Amino acid sequence: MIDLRQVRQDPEGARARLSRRLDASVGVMLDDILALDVQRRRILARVETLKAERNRATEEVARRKRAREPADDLLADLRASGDEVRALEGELREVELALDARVLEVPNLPAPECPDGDSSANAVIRTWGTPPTFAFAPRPHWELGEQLGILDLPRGAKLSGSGFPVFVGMGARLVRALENFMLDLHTQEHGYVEVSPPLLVNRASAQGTGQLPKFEEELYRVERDELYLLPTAEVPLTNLHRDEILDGAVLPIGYVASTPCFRREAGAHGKDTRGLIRVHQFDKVEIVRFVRPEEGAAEHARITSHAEAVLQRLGLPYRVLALAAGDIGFASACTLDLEVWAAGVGTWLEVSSASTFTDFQARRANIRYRPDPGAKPEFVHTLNASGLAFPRTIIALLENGQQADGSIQIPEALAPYLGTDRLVPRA
RNA sequence: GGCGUGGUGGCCGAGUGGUUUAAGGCAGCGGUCUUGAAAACCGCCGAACCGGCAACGGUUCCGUGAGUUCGAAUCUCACCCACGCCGCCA
Repeated sequence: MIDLRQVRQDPEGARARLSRRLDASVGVMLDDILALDVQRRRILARVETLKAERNRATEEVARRKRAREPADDLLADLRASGDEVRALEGELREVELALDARVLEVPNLPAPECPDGDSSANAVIRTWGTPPTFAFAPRPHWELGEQLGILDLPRGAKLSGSGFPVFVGMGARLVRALENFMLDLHTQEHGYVEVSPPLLVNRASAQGTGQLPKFEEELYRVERDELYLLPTAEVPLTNLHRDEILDGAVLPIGYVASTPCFRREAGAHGKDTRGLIRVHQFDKVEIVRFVRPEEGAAEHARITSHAEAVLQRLGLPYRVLALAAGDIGFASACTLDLEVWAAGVGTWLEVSSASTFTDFQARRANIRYRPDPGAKPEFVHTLNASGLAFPRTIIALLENGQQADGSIQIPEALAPYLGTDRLVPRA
């Protein structure tokens, strides 16, 4: 969440920075917050003064009791002031609840390096590799997948509904191969610690990373037990250190997890949802970093390079987009998207989003560190990136690797994991 | 699911209504001593919020939330979590 003190100190500065998100509602939020904050401090000052008086009188009562002197006159006064304190505390609680709820709705401040504008201002800052050319018309993955007998969308729909793909045979093995390949890369070469986290998380966790309260609609919810299915492993990985004070010497910390992700994708049906492009359940390898604030910018470049390494090893052409301030996610201060080229659908598909959240998630989840032994705790900076999301990686592998005979050439780096360098159509 | 026991600072742990501004220890920081280090000894040493330029002052916090009381770590209720036993179960 945003820093309330910073907002109070420089409301117009915060307003200007948030206005870059091009979201008209944040102005109203700030007005409400400033008003509630004034109200809160006014009540708080009165409560605390009353309590200070009461504490002094109470000590006097204790002294007299010990000395076996009468204290009835003081007790009568205290009874009255107790009622007043209780009433004021009730008022205070209401104001604080309203204030907290409002603060949780405010998105992060875009970073200076984040370009201005809406999504049309997203800028390609580099590209890697060359989209392959074909002597024939390249086909989309849903056709290839069916012909190869590795992807069964109709049966997925029968089991669960549209957007729940079934991978079969070498398709299922491809999922397993990608998981092992990516986990090995991040743990062995990038220094991440592998984690196998819970797939259901409580409300506090979903709030800590910023999924709640604003995006309740996007989450699958297990109402009976007040738990939510993960939309991304970012949630458990970041919340591992919720309400902790880390020793500064252990930073930076990096975690990697491969998990299923569940997204309701409310209202997203129709365009761009064909085949595996947008689904309700998919597997993803996620990397998360906890870093010192002064390392934030360098760490953003680092985590992005870790995600890029996956695409480079797979030989998949991609481009890096700097998202504009009007297009970055709720908790993000700056985001770089990696888009892989998919020859069959003839478009660039987002396979990773590398974000720095500055201290926004750390505030929400109360994740701090001690810069030096004995020093005051400060909020860490958190970052994450997909490394990578499987369905669109599979799309690119199938569509870019397709041959005239309908077989698929598998990249050298992945072949040992898959047990073959070629997928062939069913007879 | 049932019954029982417990939850205290970065960590361990004492504390059952009023000198608790939470004992003591460990870790950490500073110092004495030492060529240096260790040991020993001495001192400091939790977090959040409010006011203040600051020095400083004030309030709150003993799993969470309500309640009793002039006053709650301490008493009552509910909930959460951990552990143990029983039941059920992959």
